[in-house]
Amino acid sequence: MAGARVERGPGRPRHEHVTGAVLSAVLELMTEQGLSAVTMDAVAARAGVSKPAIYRRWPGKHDLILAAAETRIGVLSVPDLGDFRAELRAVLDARLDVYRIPGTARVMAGLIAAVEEDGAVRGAYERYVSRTMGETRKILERGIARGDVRADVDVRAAATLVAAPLVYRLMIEQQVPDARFAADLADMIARAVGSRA
Amino acid sequence: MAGARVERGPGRPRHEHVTGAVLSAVLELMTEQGLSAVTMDAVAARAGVSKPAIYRRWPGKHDLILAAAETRIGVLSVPDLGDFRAELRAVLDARLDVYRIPGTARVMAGLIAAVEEDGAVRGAYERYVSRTMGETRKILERGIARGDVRADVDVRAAATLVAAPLVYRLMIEQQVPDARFAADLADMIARAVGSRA
DNA sequence: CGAATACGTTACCGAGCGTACCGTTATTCG
DNA sequence: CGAATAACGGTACGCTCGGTAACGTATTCG
Repeated sequence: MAGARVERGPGRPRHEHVTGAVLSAVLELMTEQGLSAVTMDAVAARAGVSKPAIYRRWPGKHDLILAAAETRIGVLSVPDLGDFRAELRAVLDARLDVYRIPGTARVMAGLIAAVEEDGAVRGAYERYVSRTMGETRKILERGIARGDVRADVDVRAAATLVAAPLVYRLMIEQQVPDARFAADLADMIARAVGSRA
Repeated sequence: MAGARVERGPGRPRHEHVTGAVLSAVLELMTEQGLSAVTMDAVAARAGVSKPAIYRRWPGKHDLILAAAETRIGVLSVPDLGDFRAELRAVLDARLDVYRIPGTARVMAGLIAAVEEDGAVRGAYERYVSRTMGETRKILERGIARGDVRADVDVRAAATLVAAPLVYRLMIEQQVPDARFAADLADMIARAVGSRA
């Protein structure tokens, strides 16, 4: 059964351009005109593609939105900087850059709504969240091993404490977080989980 | 212009029961069957009410969802307990009680989606958020005046740090927060903004 | 009583999701 | 080279849902 999908059988192969054009169209429509403008017909028209071509790639609208959101949040990787505080700033700044891209709030809102409405995309969504928080967990564990993070902190709780404020500011408070806020967070979180000053 | 709405003119008065029944129906449908089950026809049927009766009270579905969500988050009020740490726990525990009510994640997801889709409900939503975070700001300011919260913390940033993790755990991580998590948060946040131990 | 307004019922329109079918095109297998 | 397979664009359709219109009925104020 292995990676049998790679070797293709008979028949016309999929045009790779279609996939990219559709995902771009989704993000563009969301950013420019909001969630309600993201209709399947509008996406097809914007991408210069037929509607059936979309449905051959994704089973439904929710899956499409999830796929589009995934292109926004790449895998973040922070190298060992020898200092928890510095790595914390790196994580927060990297996230800040993503959240400051116009339309990100709408993309995430669409994602949440899609997941809440459609249990079928839950699995993929959970992997997405794990990947998002993975690097934060890593720097916390590295800090504990190094000794500049308190050994008694719950890593999962702390990871949520790190990830939550920027997202909350963006989605719930409906404001784009700025560098000052990220810096304040770094100060407070460092005191919250740091072992010493 | 005053409160002219109170004194009613001619005509049949609105049946008060309808408003409550509709809001309850919205919350029930969301909790039991998810966001997609909340159709105007389903709400009307569940409430034992006609669809036009709903539209006489709210201009559209988004406003209705906002109104339903508002019934969930009441005005939280924490008395002066003489200690920031104790007041922080009180706030977190109160929010925890609300978030543990089944269906709250769906209610909030619907709320976010509604706001993101419909700019008209933004104003009401912002008042809703302010009310939600107001008490947290108060206890922070009280703590600063009292001296057990650092004078150099940005109150708004700190309020976000307090409010965000529970919501993030519920909506983004898709898990109901528990008492242990709230306790861990209280520990970490107290270290983050407290002036001394 | 008459004006005004809420009520339920029914019907309807437009938009949107998802599918079916078509003829065409590209690729693999024999 | 020919047959089978499958993607492509285009079109049309069925269905559900949000929102409105048009009734007749009930209730309250003046």
